[in-house]
Formats: sequence, C-alpha cells, structure tokens
Amino acid sequence: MLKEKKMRMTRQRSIILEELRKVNTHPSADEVYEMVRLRLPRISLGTVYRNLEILSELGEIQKLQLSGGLKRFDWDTNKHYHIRCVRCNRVDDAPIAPLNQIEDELYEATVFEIIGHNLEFVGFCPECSKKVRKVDH
Amino acid sequence: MLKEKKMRMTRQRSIILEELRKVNTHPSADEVYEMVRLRLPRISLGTVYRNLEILSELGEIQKLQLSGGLKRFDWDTNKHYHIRCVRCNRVDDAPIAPLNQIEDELYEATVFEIIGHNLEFVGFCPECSKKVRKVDH
DNA sequence: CTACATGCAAATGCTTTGCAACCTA
DNA sequence: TAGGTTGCAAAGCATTTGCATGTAG
Repeated sequence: MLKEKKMRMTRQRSIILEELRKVNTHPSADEVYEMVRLRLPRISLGTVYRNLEILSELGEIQKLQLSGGLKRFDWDTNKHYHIRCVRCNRVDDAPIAPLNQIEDELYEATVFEIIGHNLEFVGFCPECSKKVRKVDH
Repeated sequence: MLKEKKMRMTRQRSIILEELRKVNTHPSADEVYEMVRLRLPRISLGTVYRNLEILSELGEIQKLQLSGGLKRFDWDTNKHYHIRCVRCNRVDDAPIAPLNQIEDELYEATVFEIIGHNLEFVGFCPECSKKVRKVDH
C-alpha cells in the first residue's frame, strides 16, 4: 500500500500510527505531537501534520473536520458519528447506527452529486455538565 | 432586543444584516465584507467579524461551522441542514426535514447531555461535477 | 455626555511550505 | 544512490484583540 504510492515507512510515521491507535480520544495534530514526542523527542510538529495528512489519504486513519475548529484524527476508519462537548471540545464516538438511507432522500431533491454526510451531536460532557450547573446557581 | 443587551444599531450593523438577508448563499465573513464594502467602502474586516458574532449571539442570524474550514453565516435561523461542495466549498440548504427524534436515540446510550446536532451532506455541485468528469477522461 | 462601536494594525492560533540535510528501499 | 522524508523556521490564512477616535441614544 505504501509501495504503490512510492512512500516509505519511516520511524516517525509508524510511531504516529501506533500512538494514535492506542487512544480512544480523537486527538488534534498538536495532541498527537505531544503523545509522539514522549517517544521521539526531536520530532517536529510539521512532520506530525504531514504524516497525519498522508495516513488519512492512504485510508489508514480518518481525518475529522468537526465544527469545533481544529482537525482531529481517528484510528477507526469505519463510518461513525461523534459527540462534541461545546465547552471543552472533548469528542466521543456517538453510539448510534449510521443512517445508510439518508442520502437517498436527497437524490431527487438536490442538484448536488452527494458523496457522503457527517452527523455531529453537540452537548456537555459529564465534567462540563457539572461545572455549568454550578455556575447557574 | 438590542436595548436589553445595551447594544446599538449602528449603520454598519444594520447594513451587514440587510446584505446578508439578500442572499441565499451562506457567505463567510470575508464574503460579507466584500458585499458590505460596496455600500460602506470604509468599513473594516474586524467590524464585520465583530458584528456577525454579535448578531448570531442575539439570534438574528445563524453561525454555521461546517467541516469546510471557515465559518459561514445564514440569515435563516430555523433549524435546517446543508450540502457542501468538496471542490469549491459552495454551500446550499439541504432539502430534507429536520430529524427531530434523533437526539432521543442517544439519550440512554451516552453520558453526554445532548443539546443539538448538525447534519452536513458533502458532494459535488453541478459546476464542479462537470469539471471533475472531464478530468477523469 | 457616556460608553458602546469603529477603523486600523498588530497579534494570535492552527496549518502549510521552502529548504538543506538525512535516511529508507 | 535516488528521491521520499525530516527538522527547522518562515509564511499563510482566518480570526481576534488593543487602542485611540467616533457616534448612537
């Protein structure tokens, strides 16, 4: 797979992939950088950005562009949805089955050629939910 | 509504609102700036950003944070979904009814306190669809 | 008049890129 | 050893912010 695209498996690239596969959070590039830096202290942030981009193009990982602002990365390449905390931006997987038929509903109704969809839930994670209630009183 | 929050209706603020309500595209801050500049040549981009933010906090307009990157603004404050062209980033409304029950499905299954959801379709607009087909052949 | 709003420019935050040195296949 | 990859730093782009001046109420 790497060979087809004339790409190499460097130490940096494989460790980025390994570290990402260890976690269930959906880290941003900077968070991946902090994780990888513990094993490769001299790696640069630019290398992390480049590799996350390449790995998602190869289909090894998934790039998430949720509404929170920064891009996040997910080792799980299966179609699934997410929940984002509006306060701390923590992102979890949403425990709900993919809406496989929903794109069909648009087929007749739009001039666009649909190729996919993203569904994102927003709310408060347990920690932030507590804190927000305190402030209200 | 402005009074409650000790806010003023300036010439800049009202023209930004007027111009946004004229269009069915979902312009970015910079696009709003270009529209408004035709009527107020000396307005600054910072003022446009500040007012779009304030107007969306007041509920006069809706701020869209789709996966495309930059924020977009919509005069239609009703709940509705969007389709984005992955090639040119054009954003249209998606002709599909809101999924009013979908948040209930998560109620038991997640530790998050859900407050909303966003559904975004992605695909090719008619113009980009043509161009992409040409390149393929 | 008062204090919210503006124009301008500088600063910020995330991400990308140019380049010489480096290392994988 | 060829050319993809790295570290470093600078650049890019959208957005925010500090401040003196302007103006709505």
